Amino acid sequence: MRILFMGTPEFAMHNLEAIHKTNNEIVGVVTTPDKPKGRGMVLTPSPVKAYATANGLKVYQPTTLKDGAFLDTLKELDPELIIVVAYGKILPEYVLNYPKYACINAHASILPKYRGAAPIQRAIMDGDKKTGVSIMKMDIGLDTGDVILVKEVSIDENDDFEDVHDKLVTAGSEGLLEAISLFSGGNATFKKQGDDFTYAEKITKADCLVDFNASLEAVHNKIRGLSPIPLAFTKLPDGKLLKITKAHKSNEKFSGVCGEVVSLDGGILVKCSDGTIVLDEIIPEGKGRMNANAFINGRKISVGDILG
RNA sequence: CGCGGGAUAGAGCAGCUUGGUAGCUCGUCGGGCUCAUAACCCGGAGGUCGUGAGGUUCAAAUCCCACUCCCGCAC
Repeated sequence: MRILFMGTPEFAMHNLEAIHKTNNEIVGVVTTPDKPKGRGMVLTPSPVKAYATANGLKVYQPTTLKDGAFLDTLKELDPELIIVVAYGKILPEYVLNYPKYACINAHASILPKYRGAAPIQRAIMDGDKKTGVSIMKMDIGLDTGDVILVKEVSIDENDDFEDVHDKLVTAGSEGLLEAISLFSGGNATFKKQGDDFTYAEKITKADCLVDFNASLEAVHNKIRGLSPIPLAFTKLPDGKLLKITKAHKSNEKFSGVCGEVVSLDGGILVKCSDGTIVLDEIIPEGKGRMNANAFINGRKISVGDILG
C-alpha cells in the first residue's frame, strides 16, 4: 500500500519505523519544519525527520497546509492511505479527502477520553489504571473521528510517563499495522465515539508544580505522570527550583505541615496531606539529575525545610 | 551569537571576593565495640583542583586570557 506518513515527535518516529519495516511503500514523510531548539538555539530536525533522512525516505516540511500548495505534493506522491501521528498541525479537508482509503490517526488514549494534547500525562495524573491507543479515521475535529480499533495497555502502580509512553508506542505500532491490513483487505469498520468525551489539556508550568497539600496519591501520580519530561517540581526554602524525577509512596506518618521535610532517611521524605512521599531522584536548579542521597550529602537540604 | 549555572578524591559539595600547593558529608579499605547492624568508635587509601610546558606573580584551585565538555531555563 502507498502510504504517506505525517508526524513529528519520537512517538511518531517509532510508529514510522514499524510501518517502514513492513512491505508497505512509504511514498513520503511529512513533518514540521526544523526549529531552533535547545541550548544555543541550534536548528534541530524532528525525530521523524531524522529517521526518514537516515533511511532515505522523502521528507516534506511545509510551513502550512492551509494555502493548498501541498495539494501538488499530494498529487505527485499519490498516497492510498495517510497516517498521521502527532503531526502538530490541523489537516485541511482537501488533505483528509485525498487518499483512496482514509487519513487515519493514532491517538494515545481510549477515545473519546482524553482528546487533545497530553493524553498520556493526564491519564497517569488522574490515577487511571489503564489507557490505550485509538486508531481512528480523521475528520475535521480534534480527535473526533470514527474509531477503527483500540489497543489497551495497563498503567501500573509505579509506571511513569516514559513507561506508559513505551507501552503505547508498541501498542500504537501494532494498531496501525492492523489498521493497514484491515484497509487493504476491505474490512475496516468505523465506530462513532459518542458524546462522553474529555479533553487532555496541554501541560502547563502550573500543572508541574507539586502541591503537597494534596493527597499522597495525587502527588505521586503527578510526579510519575510528568517524568522524565517535563518533570514535576517544587521550590527549596531559598527559592531554587527542585525537579523531581523519581519518588515513591511511604506509609509512615509524620507530624508537621504539608511540604515539610520530615526525614532524610533513605531519601527526602516530604509530608503530604495523608501520607509521606519519598523523593528518590531529583534535579536541583542548575544541576544534572542526582539521587536524593547525593543531594543530602552535599548538605543542600535538612529536616524541617519547607518545600513548595 | 536567547538567558544562566558548572568542571576540585568513587558520589554530592566547600574553598576562589581578601593568591601562600586542599577540606566537608557519604562511600570505600583496615581495626574496634556488639548477640547483631546500613548504628557507634579509631585509623588508612584515594585529588595532574576540565585543557593550555598560556599570562600576571616570589607563589595560582584562587586573578587574567583562550579552548573543550557538561547542565538548568526558555523555546
